[in-house]
Amino acid sequence: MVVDQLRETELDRLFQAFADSTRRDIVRRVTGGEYSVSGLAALYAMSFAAVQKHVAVLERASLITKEKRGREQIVRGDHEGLQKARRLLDEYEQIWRQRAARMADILAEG
Amino acid sequence: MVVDQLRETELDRLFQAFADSTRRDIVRRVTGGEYSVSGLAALYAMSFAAVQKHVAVLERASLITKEKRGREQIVRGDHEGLQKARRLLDEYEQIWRQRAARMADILAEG
DNA sequence: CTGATCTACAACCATTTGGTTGTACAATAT
DNA sequence: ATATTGTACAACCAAATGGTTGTAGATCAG
Repeated sequence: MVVDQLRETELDRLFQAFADSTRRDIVRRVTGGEYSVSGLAALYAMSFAAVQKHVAVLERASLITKEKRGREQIVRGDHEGLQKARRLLDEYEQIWRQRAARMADILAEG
Repeated sequence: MVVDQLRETELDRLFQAFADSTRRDIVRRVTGGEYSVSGLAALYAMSFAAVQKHVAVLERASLITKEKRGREQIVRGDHEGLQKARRLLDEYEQIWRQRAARMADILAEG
């Protein structure tokens, strides 16, 4: 089948990125303001390197962007990734509602 | 911190479940109609056992339900899981919009 | 210049994931 | 009664994940 392979792996990365509570927290933080990588690292009970990896996962998933400023790397939320995820879930929701409507029709007729 | 540990692992499972294209396809299918596990397995180029595992992952994530009918196991979509995921992404979207609005204000003042 | 800070990246480890094959059992069909 | 079908589950394997420590290069402060 190979339906839209590019988009599929993109979605794999997107949802994989969300599948970790530390990463979800990072997204929440950087969506609300600016943080350096070490600024983020200070928030969690794990090594700097571990947080660095989480940030990398989020970056690959297009959920955040990094920008170098002096010796720091500033992390910001990337709105596009979020929109994409929401859009997909909207699709599912849509399909489900249609099915629910069909079921209601059948019950009404019977 | 340990914020709402139950909900966090729930979300871990939810997004983890979405992070695989086969599983996303299964969700689409069973949201649009009824399938047995073997009916689903026939659709993919992998073993029955592999599909069985995917279904188990989706079940643990509350994205589908199984119901025994004769010797078959009927798989259906579970609306609640989908709603939960959408709600979370809505939260992020909300935060982002607020931030975007603040930025616009600052630019207008400057 | 020197030392502290921020980042990047490699190597390593335990656990999980996504797949396989094989076995066993219940339900249906012949 | 027997064969087929649908499911469950265990054992196994390679690769990915989430963490660690250690090393090294930039940038900034004193």
